[in-house]
Amino acid sequence: MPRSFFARPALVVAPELLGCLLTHEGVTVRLTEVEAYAGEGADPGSHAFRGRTPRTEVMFGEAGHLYVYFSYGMHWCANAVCGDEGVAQAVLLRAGEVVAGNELAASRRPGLRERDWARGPARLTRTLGIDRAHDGIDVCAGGSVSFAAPPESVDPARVRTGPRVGVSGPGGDGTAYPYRFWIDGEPTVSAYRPAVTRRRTR
DNA sequence: CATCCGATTTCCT
DNA sequence: GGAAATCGGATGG
Repeated sequence: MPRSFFARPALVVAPELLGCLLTHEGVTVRLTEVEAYAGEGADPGSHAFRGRTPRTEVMFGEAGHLYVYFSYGMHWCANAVCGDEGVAQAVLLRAGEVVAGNELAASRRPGLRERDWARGPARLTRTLGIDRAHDGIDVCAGGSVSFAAPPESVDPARVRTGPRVGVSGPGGDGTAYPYRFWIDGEPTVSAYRPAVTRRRTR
């Protein structure tokens, strides 16, 4: 996808990413679920809400790069940076269906059913082989990670919207920020889980 | 389906 | 110094 595709508000880009193909070195996933994150000061659920930090720096940069962050001590999650430079918008790649490179994908996900290979943001990156090394890379420059338009268009009637998963803080119940988009009826869409703040283990 | 908890970074206090 | 984290796998009902 050209950079102009990403250089628009995340809320516009997110639903259009549904059905798109995401490829990294031999494995391709068809996206079935994404979430938009609006910029600094505008979206309490965004990592960039409180402004620039070393971690969120790439979100403030040029659209069409990947923002990859580490979560819960063992997982990597990937976002596509959107919007104009300086606005820190992004779309979290939450789930998809593996459509190519099944053998390699299977070898990375022993014990999981095929529909679960990329069902969840950390599973998706793990199946594709995306991690810290891909933070900040340009996906519009012929590099190892790229997006392609849907081979067949997604029926707009199948696109659903709802609260984001696992987002806490103000508006964390999701009602104020229904920024999650998915393709209805897809078995690869991750299960909704409200944000939970695990109790201190003392 | 519900609950429990791992293992580590990041950023706030 | 420490809470919270854009989660997932295991286990028990």
